[in-house]
Amino acid sequence: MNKKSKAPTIIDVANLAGVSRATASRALAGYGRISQETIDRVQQAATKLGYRPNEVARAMRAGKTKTIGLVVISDFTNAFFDRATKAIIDAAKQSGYQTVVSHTDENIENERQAIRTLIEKRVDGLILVPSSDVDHEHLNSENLGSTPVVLIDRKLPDLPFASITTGDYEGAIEAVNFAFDQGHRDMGFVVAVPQLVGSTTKRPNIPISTVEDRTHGFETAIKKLNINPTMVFCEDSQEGAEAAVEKMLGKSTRPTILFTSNNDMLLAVLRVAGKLGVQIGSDLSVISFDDSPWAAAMSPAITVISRPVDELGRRAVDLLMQEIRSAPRGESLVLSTTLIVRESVSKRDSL
Amino acid sequence: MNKKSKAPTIIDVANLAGVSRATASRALAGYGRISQETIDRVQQAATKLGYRPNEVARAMRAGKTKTIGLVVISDFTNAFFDRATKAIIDAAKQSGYQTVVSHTDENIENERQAIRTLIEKRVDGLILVPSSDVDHEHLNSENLGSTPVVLIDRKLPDLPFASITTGDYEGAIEAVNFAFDQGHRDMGFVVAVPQLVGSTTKRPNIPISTVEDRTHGFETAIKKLNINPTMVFCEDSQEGAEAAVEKMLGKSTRPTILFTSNNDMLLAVLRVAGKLGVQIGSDLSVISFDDSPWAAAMSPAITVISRPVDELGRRAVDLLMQEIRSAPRGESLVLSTTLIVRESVSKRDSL
DNA sequence: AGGATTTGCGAGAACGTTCTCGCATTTCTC
DNA sequence: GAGAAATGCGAGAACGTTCTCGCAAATCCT
Repeated sequence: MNKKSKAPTIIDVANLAGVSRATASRALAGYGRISQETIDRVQQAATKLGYRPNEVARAMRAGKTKTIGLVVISDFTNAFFDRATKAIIDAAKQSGYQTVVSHTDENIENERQAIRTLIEKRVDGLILVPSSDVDHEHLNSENLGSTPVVLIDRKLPDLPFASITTGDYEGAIEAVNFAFDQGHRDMGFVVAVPQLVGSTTKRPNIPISTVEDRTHGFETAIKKLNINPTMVFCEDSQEGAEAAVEKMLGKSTRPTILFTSNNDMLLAVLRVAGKLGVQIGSDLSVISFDDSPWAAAMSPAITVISRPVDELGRRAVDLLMQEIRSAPRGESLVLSTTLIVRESVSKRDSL
Repeated sequence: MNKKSKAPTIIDVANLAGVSRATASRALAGYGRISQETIDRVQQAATKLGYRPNEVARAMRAGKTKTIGLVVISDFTNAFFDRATKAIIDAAKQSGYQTVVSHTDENIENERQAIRTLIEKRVDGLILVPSSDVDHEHLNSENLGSTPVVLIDRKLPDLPFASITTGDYEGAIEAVNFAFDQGHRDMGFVVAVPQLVGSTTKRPNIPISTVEDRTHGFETAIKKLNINPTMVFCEDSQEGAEAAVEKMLGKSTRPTILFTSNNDMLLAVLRVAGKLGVQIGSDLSVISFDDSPWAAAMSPAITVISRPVDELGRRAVDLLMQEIRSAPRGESLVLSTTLIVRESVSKRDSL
């Protein structure tokens, strides 16, 4: 039949059906004034030719691509963004939108580049995990045009974008109080700080609101309980984390419980503990931010501060759809975390 | 300045620079005969207006969208497809392509729908994890037109598409032989079979080549060693897997080592073992398909049959680019697995 | 039955590019 | 310095849709 012939256009369909372009278009899209008879004829012609509407042409004509862009960091171990990505893609599809995904690897130049490309592709909206709280001159109307933007996971208070975040400040406080109630008085916090090299015990500036919130919540709760914490801020890598944790656990007076700012840090703690023969649970309690299937399956199962990732994704799409349809409102949403108590926190007699 | 004005087009740039559309286009794209002077003038006008080329129009004119579609199943616990997704998106970006992602949730109707939409969006190529080995009448030229397709992770021998898979058959054999060398004689295999409900010990038809390969490899190695395996085929869900595993481990004569067909099954085994007080390593050895960061961090660390996921993603894009550029060749690639020995397999004295 | 209304459809423009021509004008060649 | 060649640029078409208009034919109303 057809060897290398181009895909059939609506003109081919119209010709076969013996009508004009306009009529064929009406017949297929089902609008305007048209007789049932012609509709049937056109549809038959369309299926006969295997006609597929050209969405590019449609987008061009309509000025809408029915596509959104997702610019996200992607970390190895933490399923958080992967799951958010899935939730967003699926929710967008529900709303009739496709999703183009870009990864920044937490690099601001990649972020700039990704946004630029997506704007040129004329996505109808953008969901963005900003790489940095401070460096965001590229998020201006000059670069974005009038493309609606929804920020997730991290907030940029100076900018008028809609955003969805989680209540990590409160989540950290709840976790610390729980540990206190279980009798723990020596608490440690392992914090991964992007852009940091090596590790330090001195409180640095944290350029990511999520991590800052967690840290600040921890500090606040600790202060209120009037106990002395052990904190370490380390670079966001496997080696950096392990080195920092090893130093911490090697000391004679080590904390009885360790909080970790994300799953990478949790895994670092687990690896080091395994190496040092420290039993999680009995020897050292652990609470981590972000849940994951494996945290629940381990023995002992890890107690976590869980964040509603699926809901976050869905709500992000909802918000973006709102902004696409009507004027931007820059709404800001905070979803609560949940402390999921499992087995990794032992009860201690407080003396 | 501009309140709700549309994004500037090349005509605006041309007007501001005092040249024609064609000249402006030449100046910006840098082709054809044009003087340096006008190039400068046009570029200045472009930056002044904040001009961003409209890729939709460009795609329409060129007949190429510089976009590929990725249709992938997405499982909760298994990072495999998430990592493959990332590898593909990043590799595609390297080649100047953006990626639209769709999830099928292993549902054939979703797959059909996703492909249809992507074809209508006129993606230049498609990377696909087929939901089923048998049900693929929708993968014909009628539906695909001349869009190149690369299959990953699963092969469809009847179809002329390029494909990349991993040598899971050989991987399974290697793992079984390793277990035998460590002294294990009672081996079990927990296989997740899509579309199955409940569980069975009778060998079913497996509609996914990857899982079939793993199973077949296991069977072959076992047969050659002349030992009796314990196999259970169960539905691909948390509950189904746990029920099946619990029945298996509850028996008086339980295997000394368990192979699991994916990470979901591994987690099921871990959960049930934790519940039953069975110590992984000492009481029960374990080997799973697919590596993950947490498998390495556990105590004991899990021995796995690792698959080169990043390479798989990169090669898939390479292959697709080839097919996009020249005529389809339907090349078929198999990447080898690696047995990563960690601590979850104990040595046993074979009597 | 004759005007008013409705119905069905086609002509043409528009979306923003790029590319092919062809026409001036400049530069080269001897 | 005259013809040849090269250079710079603009006019217009094309990509595949959708939508607005307007026209003819069919139907309605009294």
